[in-house]
Amino acid sequence: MLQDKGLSESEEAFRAPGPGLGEASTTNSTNVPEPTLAAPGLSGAALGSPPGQGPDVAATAAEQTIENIKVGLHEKELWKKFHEAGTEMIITKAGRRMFPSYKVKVTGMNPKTKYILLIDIVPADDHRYKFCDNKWMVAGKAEPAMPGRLYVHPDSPATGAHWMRQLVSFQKLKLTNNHLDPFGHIILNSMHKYQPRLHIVKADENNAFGSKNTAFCTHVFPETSFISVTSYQNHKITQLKIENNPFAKGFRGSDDSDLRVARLQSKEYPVISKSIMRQRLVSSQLSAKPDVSPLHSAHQALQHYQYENGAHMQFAAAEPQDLPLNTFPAQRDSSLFYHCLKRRDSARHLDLPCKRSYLETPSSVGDDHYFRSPPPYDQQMLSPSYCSEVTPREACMYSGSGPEIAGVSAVDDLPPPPLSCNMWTSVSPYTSYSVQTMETVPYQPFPTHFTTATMMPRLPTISAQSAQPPGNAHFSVYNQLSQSQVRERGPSASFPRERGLPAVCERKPPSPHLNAANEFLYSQSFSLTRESSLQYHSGVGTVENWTDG
DNA sequence: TCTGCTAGCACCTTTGAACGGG
DNA sequence: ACCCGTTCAAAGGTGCTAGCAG
Repeated sequence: MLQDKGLSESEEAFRAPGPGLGEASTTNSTNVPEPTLAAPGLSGAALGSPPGQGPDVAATAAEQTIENIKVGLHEKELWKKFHEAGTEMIITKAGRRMFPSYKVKVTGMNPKTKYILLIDIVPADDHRYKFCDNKWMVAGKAEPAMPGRLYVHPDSPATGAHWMRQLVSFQKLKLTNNHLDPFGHIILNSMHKYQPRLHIVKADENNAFGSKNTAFCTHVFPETSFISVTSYQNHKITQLKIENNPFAKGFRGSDDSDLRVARLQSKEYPVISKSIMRQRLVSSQLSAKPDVSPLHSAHQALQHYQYENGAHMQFAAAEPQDLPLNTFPAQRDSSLFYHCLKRRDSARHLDLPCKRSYLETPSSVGDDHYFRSPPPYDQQMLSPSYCSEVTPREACMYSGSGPEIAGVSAVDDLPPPPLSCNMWTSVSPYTSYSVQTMETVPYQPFPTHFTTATMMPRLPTISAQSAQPPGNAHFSVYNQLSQSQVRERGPSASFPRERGLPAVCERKPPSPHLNAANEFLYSQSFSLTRESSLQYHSGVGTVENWTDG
């Protein structure tokens, strides 16, 4: 399971943590009772609770671990550098890795309990951006969110000891702008701002996914937010990428002599390239002009909230004031946004009140139910080293597809959404919409053979009522394929419904844990969809409906 | 004309198989 | 036969650039 090379490297980095290596946050839900997971639309039965298993029994085990889990972002300083410049991530049709890559150090897990770690990337706001006058500015309203996809760490499920033993790297996560991406990459819109989120899901045998006691927590590092682009806009970002990404080493230095000189000077590389010089020339000309243009870059003011009784909430709240994207990070603490939930009785969250819109005034900060307590940077893990991924396993993707794709397929006779196995709804935390009560969604576990594409209701683009009947929704899991694998298998692998079940989906039957995870994620597709709206703009209401058993 | 996107490119790192020595 | 270290080629990641499309 572990790759020796990467393992040794990562272990080296963490066996003797340096002074900058700290826990992410001290203000998470530790020492507080876990709130019940808001999973509107899902009854306990729908969640697959084993009959006869009382929630309190398993809840005890869950509380031993989930609430104590702490996550530290690796290379936080590097992330901070990018964030202060306004992080951009290239997205391509074929998929592009993130850099800096998302790596975390996890502590506080139960060593024997199994967990699934996964990432999703949600819109940070509802704006489209443009890079103008050397700054990111709002250019209009966001395009409809892409089909939501999850990147499940290839080691999942694994024991807490495994996760805590080393860095958990999501280095192989790829971003694409291809709406019909067959590789399982996370689909994003260009020129939009996104926020990655880490979810830790308990996968213990005795507390299977789908049960009412399924526990999970969500970690959001605001410095990992970024704007997706098809080509870099900000030369500072280009420079940072070239400086820090080993794969971009070829762009360090203007020529061989520079490189040689730099090496002779014991520098690993010269930091200024020809392109950088060229860009700097342009930007200097731009910056020479007084910056009088109004900056309408609405940014996501992620704020840390904690439920007054100890239960926590984390969500984003928009602050619509004009701030340039590349300045807001420095104004905010790099807090770990911690969100730890445990589903016990999701049915009671069906009528969660939506108190406050995400886009409303930041006065929500002052809500009596919450307080801000962002931890300082130095409490969080910092590590300048660049570590390779420690696990060789291929990634699993939980993907989602919007109904518009189905519509296209039906109308235009185009192939159905390729490999949209395991659809789950796009998470659009920014959108302000009222929480519509979705009827209880019967869970349909996917069979051991993989199912074909699934049309999940896509919110908030469509309303819950307009969503397809939940009975049509079922999940499947497929493992992320290399492009060569897909190429080898030909287009048939990409379009399962019309041309048969894709080989990719048959490639690796899901383990019971993944089945369980699938159940869980299916439920999460609803809970996240709506919960996201709750968390991100009306989290207050969610908490009020939580109970502690 | 402008902006965003794509394909191809050169350059580089990573990876894993092959090989040889102890 | 096994282990370990080295070598090397293939695969893959990177930003750059020209050209295309709307």
